[in-house]
Amino acid sequence: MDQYQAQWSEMIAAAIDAEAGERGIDPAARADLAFETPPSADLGDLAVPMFPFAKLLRTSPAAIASAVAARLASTAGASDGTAVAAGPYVNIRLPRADVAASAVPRVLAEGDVYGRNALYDGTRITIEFSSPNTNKPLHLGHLRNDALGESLSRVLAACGATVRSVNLVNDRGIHICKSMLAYQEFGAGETPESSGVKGDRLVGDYYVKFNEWAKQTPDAEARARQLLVAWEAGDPDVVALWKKMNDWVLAGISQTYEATGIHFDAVYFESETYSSGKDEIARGIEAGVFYREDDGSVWVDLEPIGLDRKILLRADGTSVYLTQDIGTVIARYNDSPFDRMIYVVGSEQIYHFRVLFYVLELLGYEWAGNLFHLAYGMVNLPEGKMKSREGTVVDADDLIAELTELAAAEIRAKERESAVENVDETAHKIAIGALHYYLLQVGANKDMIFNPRESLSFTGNTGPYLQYMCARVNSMIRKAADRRIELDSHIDFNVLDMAEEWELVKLVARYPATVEAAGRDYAPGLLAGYLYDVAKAFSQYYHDVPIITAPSTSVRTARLALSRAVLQVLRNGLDLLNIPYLDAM
RNA sequence: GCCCCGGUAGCUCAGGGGAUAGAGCGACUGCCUCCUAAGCAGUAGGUCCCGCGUUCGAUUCGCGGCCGGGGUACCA
Repeated sequence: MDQYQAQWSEMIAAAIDAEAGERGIDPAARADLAFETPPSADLGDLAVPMFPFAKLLRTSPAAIASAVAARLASTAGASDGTAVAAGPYVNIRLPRADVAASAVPRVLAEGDVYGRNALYDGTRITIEFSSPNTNKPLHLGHLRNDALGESLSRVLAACGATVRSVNLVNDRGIHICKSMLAYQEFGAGETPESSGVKGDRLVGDYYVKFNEWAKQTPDAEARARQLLVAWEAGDPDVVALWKKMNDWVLAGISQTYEATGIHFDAVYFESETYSSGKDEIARGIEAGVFYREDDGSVWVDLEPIGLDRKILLRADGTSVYLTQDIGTVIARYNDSPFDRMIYVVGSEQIYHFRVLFYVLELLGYEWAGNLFHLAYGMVNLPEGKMKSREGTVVDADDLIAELTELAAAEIRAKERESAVENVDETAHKIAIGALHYYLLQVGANKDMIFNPRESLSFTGNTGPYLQYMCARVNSMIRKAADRRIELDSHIDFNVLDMAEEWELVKLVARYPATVEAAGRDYAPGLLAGYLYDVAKAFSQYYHDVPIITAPSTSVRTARLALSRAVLQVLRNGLDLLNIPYLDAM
C-alpha cells in the first residue's frame, strides 16, 4: 500500500509540474501533495485534493484534477491502478488483485510477527508504570495505568524498541506506617493465612481502620509519624513489621498483575532509593543551580520555565518527592542506560514532571530531554469522583471478579460450556478483555467515566466483541480442516472481487502502519479503534458471504486465506492491547 | 490569580484543515431449517460550547470568552 502511495505521489507531482510548465509557471508544489481516504470506497482508494494548486496554476481545482487525471491516464501502467478526476479531487483505484496477492500471503507468512516495524529499531526505551503504594490494594486508577503501560510496552517493542518496563513501588512513608499502627493496635496477630484475606486487602483494611480510629484518637497521627521516625532510624521491630506487611501487600498485588497479564522487567523500591537524590542536591548547590534559604532548606528557582520555586530539601535535611525522583531516575539510568524514558503517571502530576525534567537539565544530564511524561486522565464514576474516604473506590480485584462472574453466567446462558472447555478460565479472559478494551478505548489525556454497568457489557464496541470474532473465525478454520479444505498454494486473488473483500484486504494491509502510529503517538487506543473496524468489517462479510461453504474451490480457498489473514491481524493486535485471545467462546 | 487538559447524538466515546461528521449503549423495527444471534441489517437522534481571526476551505489551527476537571513555592 505504501509503495503504491509513493509511486502515485511521484506521478501526480510530475503531472502537476508538467501542467505548470505548460503555462510557464515554476513548479514547486510537491510539498502540498496530500493523500486522503475518499469518503466512500466506490470513489476510489486514495484521494488527492487539488485545492492547494489552484493559486499556482491560476485555474480551478476541478480543472486541475481533470488535467492531471488525463496526463496520468497515459503515464500510469496497469499495475499502478487508475486515476480519475472527481470534482476537485484526483481519486486513485489500486489494482485489487495485485494488492490482495501481496498483502494476504504476507500476513500469513509473517504470522505472529506481522505488524512489526522498524520505527524504534536500536532505541532503548524504559517505561515506568503502575507504581503502587504498599498500604492498599490496586484500584481502578491503577488498572488504567497498567493497561496503558503494558500495552504501550508491547507496542513499542513491536516497533523495534528494546523495552525495559519498570515498576517503582512506593513502599515507605506515612501511609504504610498508618496501616502498621492500626495493625499493632488491632491486628492480634492476624495474617493473610489465618484470615484467608488477600494480603493487600488485609493491609488496606487496617489503613481504613486507622482512619476511622484516628477520628476519635487525637494522637493517632502523631504516633504514625513516630513510627516513621523509628523506621528511618532502623528500629528492628518496626522494620520487621514493615517488612512483613509489605510482603503481604506485594504478594497480593503480584496476584493482580498475574491476573491482568501485567509484566515488569525490573521492580524498584522507594525504600532503597529514596535518599539517593540528596547528593545530587549538594552537587547542584555547588554548581550554583540551587540555593539555600536561611533556615537551611534548599530550593530551585523555576522562573526560567515560567513557574515559581520548588523545595528540594527541607530545613531538617529530609528529602521530598522530587528529590527522590531525581535520585531514582539517575540510579535507573546508570543501571541500564536508555535513549528514552516514559513515565506513565496520572495527569495530576504534570507539574511535578515538568519540574523534575528541568531540574535534571540544570544538573547537566544530557538525557533529561529524552524523558517523557505520559499523563492520563482521572477515572471517575457516573456519580462523580472516586473517594477513598467515602468508600467509592473501585477495587481492582473486586471488579475483575465481578466481570468474571458475569462472563461465566453468559457462557452458561448460551450453553457454551463444552465448547469453551474451561468455563472459569475463559470467563476470566473475557473479563480481562472487556476491562482492557474499555480502558484503552479512551484517549489517555482525557478523564473518563467508568460506568460499571456498561463496562460489564459484552456486546457492541467491546473487547469481547473482538474476542468473539476471533473465536468465530477460528471455529470456521477448524471446520475447514475437518472438511479437508486445504490452503492451495496457488490462490487466485482475482476471485476476491466483492467490495467487502477489498475493504478487508485494505484493512489488513494497513495493520503495520497502525502499529507504527500507535507507537509514534504513544497511543494504544489507535489500535483498539482499528481492530474494531477490522472485526466489524469481517463480521458483516462473514454474515453475508459464504466462506467455507462457497460453491467453488478457488473462491473457498481465497476467502479462507483472507479470513486467516484477518484472524492473524486481530490476534496480533489483541496481544499488543493485552486482551487475551480466545479460540472458542 | 496563574498554568495544563477537556467540551462532538439522550449517555459513553472515536475522529480530525478538504467531499453527505462516526461507533457503541439506550429507543423503535426486521433477521436463527443457513460457517457460534456475545451476531447482522434498518429507523430516529447533531448549532462538533460561543465569538473573532488565519485559510480557497475550520468541527479540526490561532486568539478571546463560557463551562467542567486537574495543578499551583515543605503529601506522594
